[in-house]
Amino acid sequence: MPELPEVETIRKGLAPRLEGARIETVELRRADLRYPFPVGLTEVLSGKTIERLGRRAKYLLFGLSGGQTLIAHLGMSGSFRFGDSTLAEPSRLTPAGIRTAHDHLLITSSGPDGPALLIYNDPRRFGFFDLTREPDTSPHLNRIGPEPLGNGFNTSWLAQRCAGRRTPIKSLLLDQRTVAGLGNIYVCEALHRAGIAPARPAGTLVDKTGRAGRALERLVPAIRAVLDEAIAAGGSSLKDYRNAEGELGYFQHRFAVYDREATPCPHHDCTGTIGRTVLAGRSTFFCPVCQH
DNA sequence: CCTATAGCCTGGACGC
DNA sequence: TGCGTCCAGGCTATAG
Repeated sequence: MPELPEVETIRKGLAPRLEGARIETVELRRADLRYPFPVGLTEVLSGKTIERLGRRAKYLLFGLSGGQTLIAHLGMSGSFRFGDSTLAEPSRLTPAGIRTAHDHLLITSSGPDGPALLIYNDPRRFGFFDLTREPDTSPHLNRIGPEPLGNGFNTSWLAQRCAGRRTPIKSLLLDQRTVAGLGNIYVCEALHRAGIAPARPAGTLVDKTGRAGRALERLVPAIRAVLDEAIAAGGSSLKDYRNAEGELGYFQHRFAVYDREATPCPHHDCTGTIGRTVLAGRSTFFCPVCQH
């Protein structure tokens, strides 16, 4: 689920109850996810206050008292939810209807809004956690490109990335060094909005001097718009993904191309039919008529 | 450096 | 009902 809008939605859902809260207990139910949990994680977290809950790209950043930051990446199937903190030993209980099979990390906290039980669930275990004192220069984040909704992301930066590259523009946008936080869904949607074919070689979007062409100038606002709208909608809910409060996002109802093969192109005045192809090993949805 | 591919995992959808 | 196959929102390592 989690591309930038979903991670931002999760951050917003967690922040009110976690910011200012003190971590009381930490329970690890296995030694690793994609990577081993950081050595000493339980000891480091216990007793710390979560001062700030931030986000960079698709990473959640738990800023802790004492200066360390817990980095969390949700992979493909990770999610956070709040459990029932009134249970004396929540980890041993399996209330009817609550799936616990893949609950890997449980954190109890006490804060201004009372106690909370935060649960990390991840069936595929592609997610991971790390501890750092310098998030920006940590191995996971130090090569990530500009935030798409910030000032550092603009047409000239994108043109610089495209110049001389034969790789499809779609692959370049999925590369987190180009821009932070985009995944398969929002890249497909943004390219459709900008009228750019996903397979188009990135270098053809700039002229011989490396200057952005018209299509590339449409791309930056298209990316910003689709992300803004998705965040406003609470992200996209595929499978049974829910945010921390158990609510469903609804941006999936507004997809123009993603997972809409064989349906009419929704662009006004376009008679195309959405097609599907595979690029960089990923399903790619596009309109063959209005994307060039 | 650039580009493409395999692999990490489980679960759900689908065909037989 | 069961079994096999394919596919899925991400990222990294590796090979050419």
